[in-house]
Amino acid sequence: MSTQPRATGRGSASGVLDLALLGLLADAPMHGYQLRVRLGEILGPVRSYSYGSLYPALRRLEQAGLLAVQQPLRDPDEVPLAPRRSRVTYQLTPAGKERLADLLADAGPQSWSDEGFGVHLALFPRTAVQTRLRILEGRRQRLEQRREGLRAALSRTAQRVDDYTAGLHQLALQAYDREVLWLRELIAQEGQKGRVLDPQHGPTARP
Amino acid sequence: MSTQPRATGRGSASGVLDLALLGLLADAPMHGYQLRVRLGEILGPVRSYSYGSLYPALRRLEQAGLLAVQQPLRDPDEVPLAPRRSRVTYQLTPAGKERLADLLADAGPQSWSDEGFGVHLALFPRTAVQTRLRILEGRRQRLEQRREGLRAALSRTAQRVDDYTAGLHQLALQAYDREVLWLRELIAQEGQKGRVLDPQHGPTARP
DNA sequence: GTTAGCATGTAAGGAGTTACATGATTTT
DNA sequence: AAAATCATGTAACTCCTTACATGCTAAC
Repeated sequence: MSTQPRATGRGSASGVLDLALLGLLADAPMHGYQLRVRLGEILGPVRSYSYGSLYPALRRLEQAGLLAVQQPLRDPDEVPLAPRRSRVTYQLTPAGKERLADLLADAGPQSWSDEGFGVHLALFPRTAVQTRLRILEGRRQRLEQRREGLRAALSRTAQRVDDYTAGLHQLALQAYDREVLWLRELIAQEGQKGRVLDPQHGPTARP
Repeated sequence: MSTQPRATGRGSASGVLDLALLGLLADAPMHGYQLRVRLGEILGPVRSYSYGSLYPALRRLEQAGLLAVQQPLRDPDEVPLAPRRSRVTYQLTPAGKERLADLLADAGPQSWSDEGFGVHLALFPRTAVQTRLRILEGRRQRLEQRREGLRAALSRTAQRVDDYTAGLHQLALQAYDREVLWLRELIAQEGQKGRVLDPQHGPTARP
């Protein structure tokens, strides 16, 4: 059924977390603790990741050759007889940059999901305008779909539910409406940029 | 640190799904497929559960003695030589009703979480007014906490983020505001009921 | 009589948390 | 020098999804 070729990368980086980590490290080398803070900033304080997810992910990315560790020897005189563990700084390798570019170019379902969208949005400065548009469009469609589903459910169950739950669903409905409006604005904005950068602008034919 | 005695029930029903199932079956006996539909209605079309979660959960609840199966022999003449599997209807046992009552009386962190709150709200008609108030209060506090966290993050990162992500966070902030307002209304409403039903209004001892 | 939709189930695995364990640095 | 905070890491576990496999029932 799915037209997607099952894109969850086998050998290496796949999930939302991986994209976020690679994206943040493209700005500047960082260590795990710092990454978690920045992660919290772009995801909002709602959704963060525990260290139990973060550190294994970093190790996985390192072993996949996408990250390199910089063991800090802050004082050049200080010979590290005991192998110091603290403050392991990670940076992108060339392979990591390639992988990041691939992930940034992806505008599949993952990029429309609640989590994936937030991360992709935070990385829009590094994303091609055409890809931005596809992601925003995908997100808009997904939200409108949910909104219609919820509307339908609300009218279907109007007599059955209508007590407390109905209020919550109304709130959700309004939230969808507002996000859709915001998306339309963003899409219009990006569309402008797209046309400026690419005056022929059609991905397909136009007379 | 936590004052909660690690309440995730060892022997039997614990999670949000279990509460939802027991609550729905308190209305009427149902089979799995039906339960999934009703589940989708109360959770909104956003979050549903796959059959891979649903059926194992039902089996678990049954083996814990909280549910009993009603094997349907629709035609009384038809002796079921081959054990018919289709349309297994579940109903609450007395133990199940007890467990449901316990879960409904719980106003802990789980009942304030995004998922748990929706389910508890749908079961408010079966919930004591005092418990309703505690759940609504807990939810309100959690949301206000998130809102403040987000506000703080927004002003802290104003210069760093302020591109695309800031817009998304602004939307989230507004959504929090609206839900908090709605909660305040509900709390006022329930407070009325509470005072009518219990004029002395103390949650602690009263002759 | 065959397709479509209703209905039930299992095995494997992904994604993340909690709880634990430890070390380093800064502040008081 | 004690306390707080920064920082890293692992093992066990929870919860849920995906993909698969199967059977029943109604409609065409």
